[in-house]
Amino acid sequence: MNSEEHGFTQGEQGPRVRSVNHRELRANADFVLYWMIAARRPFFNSALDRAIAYAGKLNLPLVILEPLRCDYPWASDRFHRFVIDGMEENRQAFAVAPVTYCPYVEPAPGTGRGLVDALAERAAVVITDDFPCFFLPQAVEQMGRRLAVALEAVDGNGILPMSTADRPFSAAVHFRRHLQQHLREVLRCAPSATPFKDVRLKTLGPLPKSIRSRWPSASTALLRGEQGSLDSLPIDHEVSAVAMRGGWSRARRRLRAFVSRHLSRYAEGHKHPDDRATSRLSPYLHFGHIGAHEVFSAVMKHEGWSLRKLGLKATGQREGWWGVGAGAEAFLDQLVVWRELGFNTCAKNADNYENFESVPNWAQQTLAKHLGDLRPHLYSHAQLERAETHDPLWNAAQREMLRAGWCHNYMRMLWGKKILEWSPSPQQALATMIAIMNRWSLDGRDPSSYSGYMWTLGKYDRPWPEREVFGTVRSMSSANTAKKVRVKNYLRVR
DNA sequence: ATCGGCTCGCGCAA
DNA sequence: TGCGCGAAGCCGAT
Repeated sequence: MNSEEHGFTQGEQGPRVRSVNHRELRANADFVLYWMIAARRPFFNSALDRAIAYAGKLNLPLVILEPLRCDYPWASDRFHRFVIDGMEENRQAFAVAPVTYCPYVEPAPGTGRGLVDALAERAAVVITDDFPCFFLPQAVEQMGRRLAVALEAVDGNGILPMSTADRPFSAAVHFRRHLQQHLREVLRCAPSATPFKDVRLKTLGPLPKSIRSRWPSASTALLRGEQGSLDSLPIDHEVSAVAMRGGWSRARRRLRAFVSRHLSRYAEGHKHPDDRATSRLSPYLHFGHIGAHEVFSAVMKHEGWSLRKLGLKATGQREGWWGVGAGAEAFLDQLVVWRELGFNTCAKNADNYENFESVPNWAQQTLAKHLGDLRPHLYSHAQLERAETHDPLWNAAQREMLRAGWCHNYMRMLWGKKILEWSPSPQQALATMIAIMNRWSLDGRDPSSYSGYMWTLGKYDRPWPEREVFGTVRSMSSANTAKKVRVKNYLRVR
């Protein structure tokens, strides 16, 4: 899976790199530091490439710190287990690379404080990941102000670097056209599939004892996922670990299975929850256990694609532009267009991407007009969270989220539309969606999840005939959904 | 089973 | 300035 095979050339990272604090590199430093906070993977990682390039140029060792706080919103056994699974697989990958890898799991709130600062004091430069959502933008800005050394954030999120667009997009078709105009050039700033190939770096060995004793690496028990190893952490134990396990090699296995078994029939199959034909890669993409370029590369290899197959006219057309089979066309629209539209939205609306005010005016107005409509079903946050409604199909989607930590894409739309219908106000519906999906779904707290919440409230969409409660916002019904898509087995899952 | 109409605003062609 | 068209819908007519 070599990215060059598909027309990528490497090393042109400019559009992905952002100086956070405009400070200088430190002379007489001991190493280069990669503060890995979003792209938690050892391959196809633009920030890692940047850090390796610095270490080579400065003739210094590379230290990779992968931390996990215990006090971020919705921290739970579920997310900890998944992230720590990833740490163990990263440990194995980095054990055979010329780097010092430090997985750190914070044992109590605040105990991790000062670790990045202490390492940065010895670093020539600090590289980190540029993720436009959740608490990460603020954490990176704060760190930039605090550090005396240069901090660079690298955007390894998608095929299209966020800096390529200077504005938000109100509809997928506009973003799709923009992507079609820029795809050829952005494929030149792709990350390496084999970042350590032909790279010789100085090595450091273990960190100084002063640092190791105050911030010891994650224990073997934690990394191996031993029973009870999360019990002492002050996180939400009610949200338990799930069958889906984290890490780059599990992500890669899932990718291979999806491409070989489901990709060719994805265009039709992805609609039907019973078919289980979707990739289920979103948790891995969210935590950075797999990169968009690796997924793209595997899909295109399967399709025998090359740059020559791309359409010539960037019209925003949904099908046929990539020049691959219908299944791959439909999947790429998800992976690249819809996923990266979400990153664009968060990046260009940093202040309000999680607020009701970011849905278009026509939708805000029509929902306001229907605030007084009779709502035959009103459920509390707790009833919804426990899947206790009168609607078996909706309950099934919510149960899937509780049990599997994930939910079928098509069902998420119905899930959100019904929460809008069953809530006293759209603002409260949004708050409920955020609270439930961010808490239970492994891929919550991601630009794509926020795009989904906002879509149910009318964002990226157009008006439809006026109805109770929804106004002219598009509605969905469980009865129609059950008629259109196969849900027989889905309903049986308890 | 299939089809048209519903409704707003954006971006492009003219 | 006008025109075409849009994440996955719903409803009623044929």
